[in-house]
Amino acid sequence: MLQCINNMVFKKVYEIVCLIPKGKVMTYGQISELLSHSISARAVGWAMNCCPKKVPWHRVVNASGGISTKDLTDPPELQRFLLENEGIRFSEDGRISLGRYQFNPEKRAI
DNA sequence: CCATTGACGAAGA
DNA sequence: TTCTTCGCCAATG
Repeated sequence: MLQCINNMVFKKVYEIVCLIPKGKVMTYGQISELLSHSISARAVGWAMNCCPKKVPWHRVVNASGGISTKDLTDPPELQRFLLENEGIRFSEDGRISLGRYQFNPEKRAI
């Protein structure tokens, strides 16, 4: 189950997520695109499902700026709490403004 | 090998 | 704007 951390592509995903600064977020699809679609957005989700503890998993949201966790390992409330704790504000519908918080790393950095 | 299930997302209706 | 449909792909039985 947790042998995914040995997968090279998954490692790349974790590498990228670790680059996201506090108070910023990235989407599953954005990460997929950064890796030239060598991994699908869905697979990125699976990668986050079994990511190393040190990875700031809570800074990854879906393309609509919403929380996508399904309470498998951590409840959605926790992710929201962690993000709000970093200064990110949620609107009434439980979503955030990607225009404000989305992080775009330079490809060279990967 | 085949079917199903998701921390996804773009395109239509 | 909300709801489907479909493609995506790793993991699981």
